[in-house]
Amino acid sequence: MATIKDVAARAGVSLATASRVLSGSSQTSEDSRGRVLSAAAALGYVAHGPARSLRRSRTDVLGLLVSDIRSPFFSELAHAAEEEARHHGYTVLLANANEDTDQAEAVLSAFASQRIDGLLLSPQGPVSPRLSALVSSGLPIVLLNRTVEGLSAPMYGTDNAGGVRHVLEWLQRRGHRDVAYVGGPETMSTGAERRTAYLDGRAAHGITTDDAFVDAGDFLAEGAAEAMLRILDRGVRPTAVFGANGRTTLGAIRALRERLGAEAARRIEIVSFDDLEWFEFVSPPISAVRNDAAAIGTAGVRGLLDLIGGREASSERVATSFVDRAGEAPARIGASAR
Amino acid sequence: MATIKDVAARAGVSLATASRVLSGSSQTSEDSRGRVLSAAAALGYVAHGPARSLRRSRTDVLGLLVSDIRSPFFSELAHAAEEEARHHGYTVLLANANEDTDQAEAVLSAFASQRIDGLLLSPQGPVSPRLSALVSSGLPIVLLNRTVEGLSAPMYGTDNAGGVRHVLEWLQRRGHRDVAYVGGPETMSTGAERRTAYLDGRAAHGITTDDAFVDAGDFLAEGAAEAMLRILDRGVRPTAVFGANGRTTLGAIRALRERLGAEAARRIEIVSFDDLEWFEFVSPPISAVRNDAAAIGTAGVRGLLDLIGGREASSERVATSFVDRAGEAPARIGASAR
DNA sequence: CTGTTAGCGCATTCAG
DNA sequence: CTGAATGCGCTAACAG
Repeated sequence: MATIKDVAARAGVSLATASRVLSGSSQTSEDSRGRVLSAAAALGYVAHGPARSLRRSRTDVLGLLVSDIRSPFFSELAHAAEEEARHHGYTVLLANANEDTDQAEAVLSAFASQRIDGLLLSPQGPVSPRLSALVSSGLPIVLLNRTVEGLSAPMYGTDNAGGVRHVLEWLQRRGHRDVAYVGGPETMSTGAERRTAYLDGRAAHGITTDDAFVDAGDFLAEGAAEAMLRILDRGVRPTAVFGANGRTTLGAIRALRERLGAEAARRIEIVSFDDLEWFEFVSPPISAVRNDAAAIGTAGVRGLLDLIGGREASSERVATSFVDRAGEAPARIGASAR
Repeated sequence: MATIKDVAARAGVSLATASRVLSGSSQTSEDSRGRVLSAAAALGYVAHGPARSLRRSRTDVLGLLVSDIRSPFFSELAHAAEEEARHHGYTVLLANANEDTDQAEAVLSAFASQRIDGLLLSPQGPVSPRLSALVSSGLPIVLLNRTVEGLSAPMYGTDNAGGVRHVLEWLQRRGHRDVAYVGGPETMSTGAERRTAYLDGRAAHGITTDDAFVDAGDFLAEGAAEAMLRILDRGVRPTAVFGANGRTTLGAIRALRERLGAEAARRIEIVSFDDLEWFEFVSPPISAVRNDAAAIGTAGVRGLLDLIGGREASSERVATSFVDRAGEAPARIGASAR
């Protein structure tokens, strides 16, 4: 591959001039500028990132560590983050912790070695040694959708309380009293916040405060199904079920169908935190809180760039919307904007 | 941050010895080895990736460019690829082309600048200038699930013909004659292969060869819905619909419901290439070809590492399986392995 | 087995 | 505005 030296030689200028033109750092004459540019184009010159990073002691790379790239929430978020970063001249190194602490450590090592300029993190659990090393090395960090004890970094995430409020109001409008709540782990801030908002708001919305209707899984389908079964095993019969995230709702539905049969399950209304594309097809259709993953990703990158630039950055809660599908007719095709 | 020089000084050895210990390149005495390692640990030393890359002229980074990270197929694939790469000491730089040629070009530039050691590519369209530059620079490349004219690289992808065969056999078993086929773009090898396999196999499986039953979209929901409507507008009434990928099936269902009503739509059986998690919840449940994205990702990385290591690598078609949900009872929870 | 030395490609001094 | 020289952190010769 051509180096900047080759470009300089072909343009008949010094290495320094070529560098100045190509990185636009300082003024150059129109003449040499043109010569360098055309030489670079002719040679197909592409700057050597590692060399440049070594010299400038910055990489223009952001690390994005998500807890599970296969979740639609994070893939949407990653997509938006990457786009925002690209607009600011940054590359995103996307990595997956796969809900596994060891893997998260390995990824953080790789990030450290790559000398990323900043980190977007969806934390797994407590602060690990590697993470605290990164923090104390002064690496700018923002958190995504989850907080973590002992790490004070701006957090960009869903407005959980607002989302739950949507659900509570909807449940009240629909006249539900016996509502089952299938939550997520208390150890995750997301799980804790949604649960608290729900428990605190129940009474005011005419919903039973009987805790037999409340249980929690692990935010995955299997664990949620088990939680749903535990609720049913207590002998209570909800008229509506609220799943605290997308996979939880999936598991809850499976459990209802298995235990009560498809027929009886169909008479229970489902409402979910996180909107999934297939909710419209289930009968009855599932209403849901729409979680704006893209906005979170974009805001997270902006905040991180602020930090990198030495500016202030403060946490943001991104508003949710609510998709009410109760008694809805199928959407018209082609009626959307495009 | 501590450099290797600091480590060497603290361990009381030369820079070279420290390097040898830390990169394990050559034999060192037990004594100096211990001293270097504990010095490194004490200082929290992390090798400077860019400097190392500059010197070794390799980065241990693989680029993975997918056409849409938000599709479950690719996020699953990416996950598996990353894991496999990590086991071999490589980091994966995951990027998203978002089905957009310009963005793909931008990503390829970033990859070129980073000096990735190899590229896993899910091509968008024809070979772009940037891509051909990378190819001619000798960058090892493998293709994922799609081929592209004028680029001879090993391809790791779905066995489309085998998958379609599963569907044809199922359709025959179910006694369907009037089957609608909603395909994808002919310009994508995936679309072309599935279509050809279907058209060629129809007659032998007792399915109508009336081309009024066949149309194609863009592998996205909206385009597929329009294709489905075109089929219905020709006045034919299928008893089954075959969607050529996940989003296509989604769009086709929407169209059926809109045009025929939920009631009549329910009497049409749906079968899909790509299995989505919600197919079990639709009534009637949707049977589908399961596309092993993880196996493709793993095989792709292995092939790429072979190429990088100077070994041969040859294309592989990963077998599909078929999930028959016709007349299925809901799955039992907790009955799975875990 | 170990130390000295050179140089990967680039941006940035410092003189001119 | 330009060129010559320096060094970022590291590994790979080469000598000892």
